[in-house]
Amino acid sequence: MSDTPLNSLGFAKSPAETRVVVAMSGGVDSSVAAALLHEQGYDVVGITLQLYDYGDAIAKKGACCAGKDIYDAKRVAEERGFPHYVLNYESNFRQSVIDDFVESYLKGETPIPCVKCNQTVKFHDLLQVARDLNADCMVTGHYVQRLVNESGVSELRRAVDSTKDQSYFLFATTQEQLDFLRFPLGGWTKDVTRQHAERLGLVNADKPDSQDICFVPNGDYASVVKKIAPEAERDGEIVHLDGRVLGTHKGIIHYTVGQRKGLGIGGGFTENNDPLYVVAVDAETARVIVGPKEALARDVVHLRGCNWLGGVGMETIPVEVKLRSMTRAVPAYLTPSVEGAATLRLKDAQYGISPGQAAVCYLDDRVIGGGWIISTELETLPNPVPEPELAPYTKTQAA
RNA sequence: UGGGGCGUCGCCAAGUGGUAAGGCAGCGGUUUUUGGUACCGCCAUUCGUUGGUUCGAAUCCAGCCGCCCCAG
Repeated sequence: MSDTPLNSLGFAKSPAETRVVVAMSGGVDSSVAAALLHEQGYDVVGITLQLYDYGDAIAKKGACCAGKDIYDAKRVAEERGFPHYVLNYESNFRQSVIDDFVESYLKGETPIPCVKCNQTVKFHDLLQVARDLNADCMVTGHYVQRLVNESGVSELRRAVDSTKDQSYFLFATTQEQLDFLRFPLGGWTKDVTRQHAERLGLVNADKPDSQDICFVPNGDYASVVKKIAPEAERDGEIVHLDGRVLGTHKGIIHYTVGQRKGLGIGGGFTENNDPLYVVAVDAETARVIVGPKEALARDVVHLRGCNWLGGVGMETIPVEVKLRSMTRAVPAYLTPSVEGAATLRLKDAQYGISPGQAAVCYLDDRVIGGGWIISTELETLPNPVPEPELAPYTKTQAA
């Protein structure tokens, strides 16, 4: 071990000798990360990626990387006095994120472009740029923690602020990428970040948090899909699980498993006029299958494209799993398989698990990886027949 | 065109003399770096229509219109 104490980013040298590439989206979070490290004396280089044509999205508020955001990032760097570059990654983004997004919807799935973007453009392409610039590490404004354990292995952990935790979106991060990454905001709550932004006088200190898909204007993702794949207009039947055709829809890309709104089906189709939910989307026949909420219950989830961090082997282990970004993790048994596949058996059935989404596994606060949901099943009966009333001691000891 | 039944918000539906429940759908909002979920709010001065009875009618009566069922 070196005599030189580690600096705040974990390097045994002074901040001034530590080059840090900060991925700046133009939002408050990454801006604070960059400005703060620069304030601490690090050799900060800010980089913002131009990811798509801003023609359509230019007026969009609160977006992740719109034209205004590039400008904001540049302003922050100029005012704080560190270098900043804008790189055109439109074609990478188009290939790695948008095309995949469209393809996924055409297959009847529900994609998560943010994960793909982290997985490919940000933590692959941009990270390589950082290495080429001889950076010691790359920093992002994600609310997630990276800790180095006793064995010297970097672990990905949930953010301290559970309401801002973004670890779900980073499950595909590889160990190698994680070794090179730093997330200075992971230990903070959002208001701490805002306070720093105020103190540092950042132009975007009051900017609203980003939401929605960055390359989709006005939340209308369907028109983006249709623009690229006109065949997505194909309409089809809305069919109840019991076989009745209840209506027609204007394209399967508008629906995701678990969805209730947007079916436009009125009352009179069910016993108590209970709402109907999308139970399945069949891309082949362009059918949307609907049923009551109970029909959404699933307790087995099949994954592929898994990425494991932290020594997940082939044996079944108990984990907690997030099947959606904003829901709490639920207990499950994880059984990894060959070729990046895995199966999750949930302790309690969950509702509205959609193919195309991610299942992210945790051991306490540590992200041990996850995979893409390809299918689900219900093994346990949703309403098990209650056991007959027996006297407490009638059960004999099994031999 | 003999008998019977029905017609209340886009849909389902309560209300049978006292001044229009509820659900579904829809819309708006909250939440949210995916989609969705959930939660909150809004959503019939009017009950097929015309006239009558009544202090008062969606509720009673009559005509008309429409739909359904049985018979033919």
